Amino acid sequence: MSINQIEATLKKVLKDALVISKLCEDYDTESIVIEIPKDSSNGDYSSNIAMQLTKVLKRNPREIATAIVENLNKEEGKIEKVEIAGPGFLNFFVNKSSIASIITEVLAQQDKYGHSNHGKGIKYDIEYVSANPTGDLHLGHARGAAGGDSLARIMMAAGYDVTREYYVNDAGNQIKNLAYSLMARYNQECGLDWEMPEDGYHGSDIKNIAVQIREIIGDKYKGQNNEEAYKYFRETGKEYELEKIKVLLKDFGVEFDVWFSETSLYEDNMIIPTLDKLKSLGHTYEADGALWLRSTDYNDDKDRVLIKTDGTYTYLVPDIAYHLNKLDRGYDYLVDILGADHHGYINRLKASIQALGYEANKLEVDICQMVRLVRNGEEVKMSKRTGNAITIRSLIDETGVDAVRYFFVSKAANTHFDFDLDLAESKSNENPVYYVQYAHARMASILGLAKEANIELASNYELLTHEKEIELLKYINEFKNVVVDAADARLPHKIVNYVQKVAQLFHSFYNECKVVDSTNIELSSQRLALVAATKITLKNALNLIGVSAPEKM
RNA sequence: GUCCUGAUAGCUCAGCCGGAUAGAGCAUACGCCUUCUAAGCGUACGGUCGGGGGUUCGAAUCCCUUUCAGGACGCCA
Repeated sequence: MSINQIEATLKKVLKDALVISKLCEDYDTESIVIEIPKDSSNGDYSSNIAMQLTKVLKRNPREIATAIVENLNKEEGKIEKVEIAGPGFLNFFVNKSSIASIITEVLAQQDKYGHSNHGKGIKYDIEYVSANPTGDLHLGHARGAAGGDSLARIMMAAGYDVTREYYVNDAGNQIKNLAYSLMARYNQECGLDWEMPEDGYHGSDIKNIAVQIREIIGDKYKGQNNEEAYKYFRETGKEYELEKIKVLLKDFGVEFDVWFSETSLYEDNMIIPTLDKLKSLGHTYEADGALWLRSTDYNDDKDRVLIKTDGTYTYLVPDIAYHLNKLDRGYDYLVDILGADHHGYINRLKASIQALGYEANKLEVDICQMVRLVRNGEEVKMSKRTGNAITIRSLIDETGVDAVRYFFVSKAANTHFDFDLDLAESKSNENPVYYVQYAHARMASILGLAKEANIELASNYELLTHEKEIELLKYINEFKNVVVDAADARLPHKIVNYVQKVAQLFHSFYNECKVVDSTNIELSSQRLALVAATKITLKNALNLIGVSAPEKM
C-alpha cells in the first residue's frame, strides 16, 4: 500500500513489465521514480527507469524502454497512452477520471488529508529553541522555533510518533549571572548605588523584571547580598524569563510537549550515574587535575573536560546526562535543532552517546544558520546588550505571526537568511504569504457564492478535463508524497514550495475556468468539488507550517 | 591553521541520492476588471549554476583543486 494511488499503480505495472519482459527477475517497486514532468506535453507522469537500468543491463535505454512498453499492462495502470521520449523517458498519459478520483479522497478525509502512516511506530524526540531563560529570544531562536515546530507537525502528519521538547538551562553560571544582574537592578530601583556584575545581562528586560519585583516585595531585599536574597532573585528571575518565553512561543504558535529542566537532572540524580557509566566503560581519564572524556575515540577533534579543576562540571556533563535520559526514554531517534554557533558541539555530543553505547545516528543534529534583519537594503542590528534592538515580540506584533513563520520556514535552515522587513510588512502582492492566503480566501468566497446559488458539490468528475483542472488535480494528489518527503529530509521549506505551487495553479485555474455558473450546473458542481478539495489541501498544508488560512481577506 | 555552512537570473532563494530546453517569487516592460475577490492572470526580459580539472552516454547535482563570504574552534553556557 503506497501513499499515492496513481503512482503506486504505475510503479506496480512497471515492475510487472520488467519481470514479464525478462529484463529483471524482480525489482524493488519503491525504488522506481515517478515524476510529474514540468512540461505536460511530456505526459502526466514520467519515469526514468529505462535509463536507470542501462548501467545494470548494459543496454541502450531506448531499447529497454521499448521492451517495457511492449509488456506494459495499460489497462491495469489506467494508462491511456505511453510514449518513449528523449534519451529514454517513459511518458504516461493517464486516464483523467483516475486523476479526478483524488477529490473523493480529499473530501472524505477533510483535515486528515495529507496524513499517512509512513513513519508509523518510529519514535522521534525533537528538541528546539532551548534558549536560556536569561533574556529575550533572538532571531536565531525564532527561526529554530518556526522550523522545529513545523518539522514536528510535518513529521506527525507523516505518521511519526513525535515528542516536542525544550531543554531549560536553569542550572549553570548563566543563571547565577541572571540572579546577580537582577539583584543589582533591584537595588538600583531601591535607590542604591549597586554595580552590575562583570558579565551581567544589561538588557532592559532585566530592569523590567526588577521593577515588577519591587512592586511586589517592596524593599524586602534592599541592600542584602546573602544566600536567601540570591536564591530569591535566581528563582524569581528564572520564572519570569521562562514565563515570558513560554508566552511568546505560544503566541508564535509554537508548542512543546516537554519542558525539561536541567536542574531536574541534579534533583533526580542523573548526573553521577552518567559519569559513573562513562568511567566504568573506560572513556574517561584524569589529567591536569581535571576529568576528561576521551571523545577523540569517536571522531571528535580533541578530548573534552567533564570535571574542571575546581571540581565543578562543564556544560557538557548535564548535557550528556540529558541526552542519555532522552535515549533511555525509548526514542528511536533524537533530533536537536541548534543554532550555527553550536555546530562545534555536534561531534562531542555524538561522541558522548557513542561512549554510552548508542549508535551515532541515534542523534541527528540540524543546524540553523544566522538570520540578518534587513530594512531598506541595510542590516538592522539586534543585540542583547543594547536595549534598542528589535525583539521577536515587536517583530511578531509588527508583521504578524503568519508572515514571520512563513518567511522563516521558506528557506532551508542551513542557509544564511536575510529577513526582509519591508517585504514581510508589505500588505501587497510583493508578499508571498498573502499570495497563498488570498488563494484560500478566494476558494472560500466561491464556495459561499455557490451555496447561495444552491449549487451542490458533485460526486463524479468526468467533466474535469481542462488543462488547468488536471494540473491542479495532479498536485493535490501529490500532497501526501510532499509531506513524507519534507518529513524524511527534515526540510519544512518543501511545504512552502508546495503551498506556493498549489496557490499558483489555483489562481491560474480561477482565471480560466468559471466555477459558479447557474447555466451549467453539472460542470459547475464538479468544479466546485475541485475547489473544495483544493481548499482543504491548501489549509492542511498551511497548518503544517503554522500559517492560518483565512476565509476572507 | 583546522572544521562546518554557503556561492545558481538585477535581488531573495528552490532544484543537488546524475537525466528532457536550469525553476519560483520580487524587480523591469507590455497586455487583461460590464463576468465567482486585480492581494489576481497572461506575455516578455533576464543565467559562463563562483573559477579550474576529473568521472559518465549524460554533471547545477558526484570526486579533486582553488577563490570568496558567514560561523565554530574555552577547565563559558
